[in-house]
Amino acid sequence: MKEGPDIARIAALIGDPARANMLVALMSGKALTATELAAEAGITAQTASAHLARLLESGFLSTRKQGRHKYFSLASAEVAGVLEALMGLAAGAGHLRSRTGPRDQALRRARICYNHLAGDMGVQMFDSLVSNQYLASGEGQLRLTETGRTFMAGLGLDIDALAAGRPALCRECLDWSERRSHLAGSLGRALFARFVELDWASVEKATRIVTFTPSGARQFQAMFGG
Amino acid sequence: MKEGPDIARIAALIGDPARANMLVALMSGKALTATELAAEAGITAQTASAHLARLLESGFLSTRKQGRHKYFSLASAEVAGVLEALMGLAAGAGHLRSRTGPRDQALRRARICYNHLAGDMGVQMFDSLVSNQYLASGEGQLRLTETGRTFMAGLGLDIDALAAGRPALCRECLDWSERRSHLAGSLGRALFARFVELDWASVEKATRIVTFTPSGARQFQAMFGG
DNA sequence: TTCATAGTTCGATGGTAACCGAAGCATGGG
DNA sequence: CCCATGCTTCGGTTACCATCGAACTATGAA
Repeated sequence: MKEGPDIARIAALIGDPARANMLVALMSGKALTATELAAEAGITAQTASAHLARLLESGFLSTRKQGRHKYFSLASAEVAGVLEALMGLAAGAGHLRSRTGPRDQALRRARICYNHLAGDMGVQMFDSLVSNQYLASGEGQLRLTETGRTFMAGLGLDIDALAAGRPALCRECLDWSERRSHLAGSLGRALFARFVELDWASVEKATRIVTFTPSGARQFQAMFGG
Repeated sequence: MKEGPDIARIAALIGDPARANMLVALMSGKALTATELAAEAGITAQTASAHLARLLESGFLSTRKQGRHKYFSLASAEVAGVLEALMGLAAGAGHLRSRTGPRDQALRRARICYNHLAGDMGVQMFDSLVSNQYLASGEGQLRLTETGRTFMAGLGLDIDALAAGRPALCRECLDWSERRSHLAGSLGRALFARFVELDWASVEKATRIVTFTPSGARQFQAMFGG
């Protein structure tokens, strides 16, 4: 018999180990890219792509495209609720899977994302810029305000030169460890480049981890802290 | 990749159309036999047996053996909750499956089960016998009390002759439409035979439906009603 | 432009599990 | 005892679907 209640379709979707791994990984609330999810599930990118397409079509996931990345996250609290309920059942009659815990503390704190600052400190900087009204987000678009322009000039950045380039000046970028936005775009890149230039921070090659010097961290906190 | 979170095992179990049909059928709270569940899922008895074994082993179902029947029901409210949650999701993005509705009103009201009375009226009679203390259930065993013996004698039944037979005198039998007990055993058979003898009721051949005559229904209500 | 990376599409392959026929137990009724 | 019925076990077949290699598109960086 082929036909069955819709519940079967839904459950079968969760029932595949690869897809289940992806969904569990997304339970943290973070948005993950297709490649990350593929790694999480231990499958190749092609296979992951097929799975993700099915999960999307069935309304389990929502996406947000960002540059060449495609961020996936759970579509609704209801989906998360079902997964939670299933985990409850699984816990009842079997060993619970931990799968929590930070993978790498340093990575979460500060890292390079393409070419701009991400992680804890990236988010902090972004929030600070917004709350000081240096950045304004209107109609989904991020914009540098007049006072923001002055602030950036004070840091030694030539905004006019930056704005001339093709890529957007300001862009929000979703942070996988914080699941919140940080600043991308040519401005984000220029800002981080300036930090390196000022010797506030340096990036460990091949690890994406950003290390701040003591004095650099101090000045960063003074500028973007609390 | 073979390994996956336990959630995958659980979900895959629900994800098979045949099993999902069985589980949905059990969502009504009724206990169903293996054969009934096979029919519900549209598969043969052998296949159903395999499915039910897996559901049992995983703690989804509980069973109750009764004569040559094996009644299955959902093991816990938690299982029902998960199914409910899944149905909620399915309803969100698809057409809801009705699958409710009484199959046959007359069958639910009164029918023959082996050779005794079942359905609404069977349950009603059983409850009445118990609340009048004609029947007493001690340590899972059903017993006819002294006053019960007198009552049955008044109806023209020879209890001693019945008790001599091999099958138990009194037995509870689970009712599929009501999911509650009614009276089986040789006493149950004799009682129903007496009803027929008194011309209170007759059984429609090949349908198992029991039809009460107007006066029969009246006297039945007087004896076991309220 | 050229190169690298993220993601997708296509086609072929393989392993798993649902399924049924046949036969084997167990129970109930005569 | 025998027969009928409910359920289970076993073996073989089939169909689906997850998986990957290879090739393609799109975006970003130099």
